[in-house]
Amino acid sequence: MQLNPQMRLTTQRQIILEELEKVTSHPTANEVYDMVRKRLPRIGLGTVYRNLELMAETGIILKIEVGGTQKRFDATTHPHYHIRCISCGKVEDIEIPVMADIDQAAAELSHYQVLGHHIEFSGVCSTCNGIEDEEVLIN
Amino acid sequence: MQLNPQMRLTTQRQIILEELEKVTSHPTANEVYDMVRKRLPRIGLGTVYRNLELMAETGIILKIEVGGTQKRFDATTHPHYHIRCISCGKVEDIEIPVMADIDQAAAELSHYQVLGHHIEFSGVCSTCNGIEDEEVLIN
DNA sequence: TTATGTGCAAAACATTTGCAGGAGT
DNA sequence: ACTCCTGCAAATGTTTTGCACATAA
Repeated sequence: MQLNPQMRLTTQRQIILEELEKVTSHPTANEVYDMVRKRLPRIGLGTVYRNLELMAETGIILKIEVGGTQKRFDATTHPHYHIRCISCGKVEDIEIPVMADIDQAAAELSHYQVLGHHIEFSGVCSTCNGIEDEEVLIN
Repeated sequence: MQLNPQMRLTTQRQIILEELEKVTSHPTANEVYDMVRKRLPRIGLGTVYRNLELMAETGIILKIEVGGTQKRFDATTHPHYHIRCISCGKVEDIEIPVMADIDQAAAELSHYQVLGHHIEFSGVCSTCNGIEDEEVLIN
């Protein structure tokens, strides 16, 4: 965990990051809290929030602000897009190639200094979709 | 306001929609509440939330779930993308042509029934940026 | 040793909901 | 009349924060 010089490497931070790296889902702060609490039962929810926020600022992890009420976090920091199931709320990565060039187009069309973009697809996942998509075993 | 047969046309709904159509910003529920309250001082915040949600479901308005803590609403329903200032939080439309074809690509790359997508650019607006972008008058 | 971090609990926001009375159709 | 809708207030859910104590460097 590569941090600012004055940023300390605490047990809490190590474990939060380790747990986040274990999963490919995009857990909410509360889900991270539950994961971490199995190893550090006395950790506070505030600590989890503080550290997720801090790591996101430092760029160690990604903070994903997509549809739904809660923010989600991702240990995969290389640029990629997401797809969200409008039925169950699950968020997954999607392997569409990242369009680096549209940032420049956006800069030309706006008065902004453009820093980046994010694409979120929405749809219904195969689990929520039920039968159709795959050969689900019902009967 | 074209609604379900059993959905009533109330003063509250008319005024909420009128106020939303007046602005090109993308107000939060609370900002809509403030706008509407000037004309209907006794309206409840719950009513504003209920009706914005309802209109978004019906497709009369757009619910925008982008970065930041609050949801935003938009009376412009034709598909378009947004750009958000990471400094002041303002959200504006951006005139990048909508890429209809990437939904199909996403469908092929995932196990989802893809319904659509949204792109959010992030950057720094000219106001927050200060000097550089435009000839701002300082001195 | 000392600035930074933590646990805990309270506070601050954002949104939803129950209910009794009000209003469209 | 008969639903649906509203205002109000309380409840719920998410995130932030103050503070005394703990701990990494």
